[in-house]
Amino acid sequence: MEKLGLRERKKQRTREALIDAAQALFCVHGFEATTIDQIAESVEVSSRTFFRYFTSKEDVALALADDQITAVLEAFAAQPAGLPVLTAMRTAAVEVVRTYETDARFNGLQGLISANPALTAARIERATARFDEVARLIGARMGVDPAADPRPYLVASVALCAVQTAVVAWRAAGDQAPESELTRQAFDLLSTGLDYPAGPTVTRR
Amino acid sequence: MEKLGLRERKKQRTREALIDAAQALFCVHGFEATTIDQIAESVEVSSRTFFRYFTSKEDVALALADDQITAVLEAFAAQPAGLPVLTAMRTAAVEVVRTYETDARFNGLQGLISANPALTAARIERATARFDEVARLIGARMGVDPAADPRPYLVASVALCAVQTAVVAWRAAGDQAPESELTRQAFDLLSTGLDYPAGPTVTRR
DNA sequence: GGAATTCTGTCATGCTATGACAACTGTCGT
DNA sequence: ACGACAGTTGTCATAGCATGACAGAATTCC
Repeated sequence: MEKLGLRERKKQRTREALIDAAQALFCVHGFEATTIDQIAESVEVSSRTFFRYFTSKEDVALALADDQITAVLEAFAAQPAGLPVLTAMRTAAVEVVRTYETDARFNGLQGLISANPALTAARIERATARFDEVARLIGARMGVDPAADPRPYLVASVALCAVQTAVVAWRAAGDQAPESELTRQAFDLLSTGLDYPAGPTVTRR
Repeated sequence: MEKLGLRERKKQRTREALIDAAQALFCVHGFEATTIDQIAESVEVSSRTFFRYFTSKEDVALALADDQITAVLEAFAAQPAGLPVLTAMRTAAVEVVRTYETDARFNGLQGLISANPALTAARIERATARFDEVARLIGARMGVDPAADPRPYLVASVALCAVQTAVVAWRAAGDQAPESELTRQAFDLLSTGLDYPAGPTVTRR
């Protein structure tokens, strides 16, 4: 099983404690106004130790968001082969969002990121860092080489970047539908095409 | 005409000099390795003055990129009404890229941004900050209200993805195809749909 | 030319982030 | 148990980014 030593367990606990403390402080005082010292102090470690667990202040805020991206990619890889890529990606994304959307901590995080340009940028950066990985998965489904054909990359960026933006925009528009539903709608729009109004009649097979 | 006073002209020159010096230093030493002090010193102003012209180190690096975004939006607004939005956006983007792509300074900048995740994220963030503006233009073309309908935002973010993908593909491919051509291709892929392979047959009118 | 406005440099300060080194704590073999 | 070893932490030092305050210099306007 999981025969983690005392040392390893302690590290896990410190890490979790730092994340929790950071999120709590961020929610109360905001991201910018919260200092590393405050986070470290509230867990009773030195601020130097903080940087041994997280490379930056953004890092601790986005720790959970990273897990979510990983979950989506795993779900995507697990989709049956032969499915259209956007359909597979949509199913994966909706699946993951649905498991997270009742989590209070996740929702707080979501608001935090949306409210903070620095965090938004950092999340984009992290998603972008995974594009190669995503493009590989997508390329495999499409049967093309991502290094030679830009389409997998395009699909990846559209899926990761646009949907995120679309959901945020939807939120702002005041729609109260659950996020998983918004995600599904955004993907559907991508699949059916975007060239309004009166794009040329297109038939795909 | 432009009866700019001495003061105003001096400011313009200082600003330009800072941008030029920054770009030169960035290209030689890289973005991270270049300090504000070095930039300020090479223009012979105090580092404090630097921050009176630019809010951050990213800011000076992306000053030209901002102009480019503005140019695309102007070109988009100038497109004949009734054109499909993606077609209009594609034409605007291709137009602007074509005018810039022979500019050495622009190419250096492009490489700089592509090579730096932090800069890439910052540029996306700046583009995102303009989404309200873009959505208004797109919404007008689509005949919908961006405040109520998320589709203009979705189109805006997807268009950004296309440009981004074109840049990446262009950098990755060396100099095989001109960037304006890759931009055109990326937009065409969006128009014809992305759901590979074998998406459901869709007919739009 | 002189008053008012605007810009600049200097000084001071706070926060993020990293390197170096010593002290401490858990791990493992005996 | 004991002690050598590896991994973790705290302290100290340092560099860079970014901002506020204020005095002095430059420009503008009359």
